[in-house]
Amino acid sequence: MKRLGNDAPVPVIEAPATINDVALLAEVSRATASRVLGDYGVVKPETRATVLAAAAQLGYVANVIARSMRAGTTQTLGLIIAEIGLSVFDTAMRVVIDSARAHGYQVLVANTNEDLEAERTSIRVMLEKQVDGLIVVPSSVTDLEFLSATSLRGRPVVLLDRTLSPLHLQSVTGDNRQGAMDAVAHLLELGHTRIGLAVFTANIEGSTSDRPAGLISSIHDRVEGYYEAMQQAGIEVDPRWVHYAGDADDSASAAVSAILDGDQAPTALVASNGNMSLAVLRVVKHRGGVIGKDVSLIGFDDAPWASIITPGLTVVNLPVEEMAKAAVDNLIGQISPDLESKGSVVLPMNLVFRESVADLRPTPTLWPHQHLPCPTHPQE
Amino acid sequence: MKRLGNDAPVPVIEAPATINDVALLAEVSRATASRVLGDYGVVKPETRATVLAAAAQLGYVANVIARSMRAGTTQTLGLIIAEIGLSVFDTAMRVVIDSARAHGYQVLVANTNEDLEAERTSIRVMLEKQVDGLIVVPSSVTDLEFLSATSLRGRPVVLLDRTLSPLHLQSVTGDNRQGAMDAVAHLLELGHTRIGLAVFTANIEGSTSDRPAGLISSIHDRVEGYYEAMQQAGIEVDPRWVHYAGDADDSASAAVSAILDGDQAPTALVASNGNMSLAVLRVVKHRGGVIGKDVSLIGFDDAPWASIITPGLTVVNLPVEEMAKAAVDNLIGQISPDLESKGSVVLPMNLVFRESVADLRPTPTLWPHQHLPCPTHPQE
DNA sequence: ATCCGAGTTGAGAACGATCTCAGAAAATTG
DNA sequence: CAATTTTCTGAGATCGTTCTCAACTCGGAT
Repeated sequence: MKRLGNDAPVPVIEAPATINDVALLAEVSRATASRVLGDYGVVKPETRATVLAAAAQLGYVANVIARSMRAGTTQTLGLIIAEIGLSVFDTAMRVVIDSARAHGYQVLVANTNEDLEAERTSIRVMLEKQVDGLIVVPSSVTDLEFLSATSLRGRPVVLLDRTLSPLHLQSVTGDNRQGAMDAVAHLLELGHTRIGLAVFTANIEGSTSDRPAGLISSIHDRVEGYYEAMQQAGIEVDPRWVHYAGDADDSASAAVSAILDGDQAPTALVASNGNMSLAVLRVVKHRGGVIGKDVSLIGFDDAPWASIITPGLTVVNLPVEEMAKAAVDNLIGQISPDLESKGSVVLPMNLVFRESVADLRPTPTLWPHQHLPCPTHPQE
Repeated sequence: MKRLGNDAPVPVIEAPATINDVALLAEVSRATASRVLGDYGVVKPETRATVLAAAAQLGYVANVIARSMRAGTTQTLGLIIAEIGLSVFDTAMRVVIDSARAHGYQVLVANTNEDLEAERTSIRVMLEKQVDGLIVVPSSVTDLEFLSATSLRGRPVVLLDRTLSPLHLQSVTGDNRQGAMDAVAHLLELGHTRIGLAVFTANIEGSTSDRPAGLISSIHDRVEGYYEAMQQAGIEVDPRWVHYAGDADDSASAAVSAILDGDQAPTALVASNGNMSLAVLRVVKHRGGVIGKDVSLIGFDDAPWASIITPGLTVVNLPVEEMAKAAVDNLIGQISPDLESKGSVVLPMNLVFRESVADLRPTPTLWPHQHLPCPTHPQE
């Protein structure tokens, strides 16, 4: 059966103009048009004007895909986020996108929902799409081969917020261990000795006091910091003070309840991250207790809501914006080696003092004036 | 000066394998290798095996850029967000990314920070990068020519959360007008008559009671809904009850203060969006008042913090996830016309009742038991 | 032996830009 | 006016795929 060539209705939308169309209209060669449009080489001013006019008339938009193929660079970065919706990662995303843009790069974003398989395929797709570099918030501790294969393909990678220990990839993280130690130290100074730790970690089902394998590095370091600070203070940690919870919604609550239920229950809690802070707030509210009085709480990550709730939540603040910016700088540094990359970075964290920690010290002069700045860590 | 060809150290990282390398190693033609790798046409099983082995040995990763150039499609969508960090848009982003992925598309994200120029260049860059379609949260009401030019280039666009009136582009929005009317109706039913409106809008400097030009459509519709509901109730709006504030941090607070200061100050406020809700909470807290008692408040957008603060914030809930999903479906529908697109969508909003609204009705039987479900709008 | 169709494969032209190299035109010099 | 330099421009290869054709190799049927 023969296809008739000219009875089909002519599509109204003509194909977008290529540089060839521009050249044709301007009556010059493709090369000259390219010189004008790409702004390199030398062209006679009048020719340039003709070409520009033609381009404008046709509404020419460069096909960067074609340019990328020739140039071997796409001016695109890949950003692989473990969980969009967590305030930390949302701001990280914003900063990455904005500062990539400042460097002339666009950002391809993928969300893995802490799922290893999704992470794998996302990385693969991004490599196929020829991103110039990759910023990854790795969802797991076990994705080693894949990311190393990646790195071997010559495409630079920067790990954000979490590292993968046996791999020597570039990474930008916060000093989680120190942050946790500071939190515990602050609680100790205010007279708390029974200090609990509620840990939120993806991929386990219920609530347990057994430390699960494969904690992501940030959480892992916080747990380590907690134990180290307690040990330095000479306090033996009652196993019932530490609980781990996973994805399921009530498992976090169960963990908090489990910590709070014992006869020698902690007077203060450290929550491993924003999700867990919320769980503590919910449980304590539900039990009729008052944060900052009956139970003290220090969380991680200064989410927007931390300052507006009553009482304000004392938190270990992650320098998210600095981290994201450092990650982009590091990556761009690896891509264009004129500015040499500064290598992996560990940024300090700082406590933000609010009203969620009670002062249990025997001198009652300051207590219960909890709205005064913390005497041991005066705010600037 | 002549460049010596072979005294430079051989780079350790060999160029990534192309399909040509695979073909060479497998001793077949490029075409056959492509047939195997692209999984089309017919190839003898043994040949297929040889090619696959060669590809595996070389660690071949397809160059999708090259494929895109030939195919004319990039399997990439552009997402242009007015303000990353606003909880609405963060969730929208997550849903867009996830459901695009489910359709086999990646997402290129740009952030405009409500800046028109940034929006323009982002759109241009994305078109240059040959995205197959664009989802835009337009930052302004005046970007008409550009987006229409876009649409004329044959690339489909869907507006998200906000429309641009004179343009007949596809859009997915919430029914902001109805949402505002519901909020006012709820306040009226609980006995409030002096109801204020605090509006947050980008790009104006101070606080004013004059309605600024060029409100984005969502805010515009909320304002309209407020006035309409008040008029239907036969209440004349005191101009002092309505204030507009812009970017500057204290301008929002100033607006709230201005509304609350008069002798006939409102007993209840409607806040135009999440940012303004926060401002109201701050100001009222600072004045020593109590939300839900001294001042009632209904906000827009059920942000994560709305439910954890005390009292819980009654809000008009935007169906963000549905909106984002609808936007992607619409866009994909426009791209591949086998499933015809359903056209623009306006999704209903619903009130979420919490404790931030006082019951002022003369029958004191239910009041002040504010934790009971609202009698006029019982929750399911 | 010749022919045929089915099963496989390869040569080569796209896609849209960039860039090298050499040749044409213009300007400068002897 | 010829020779030479300086501008300026165009032909064509190239990037890594996909895909259309044509061609080639079989076995089996005539």
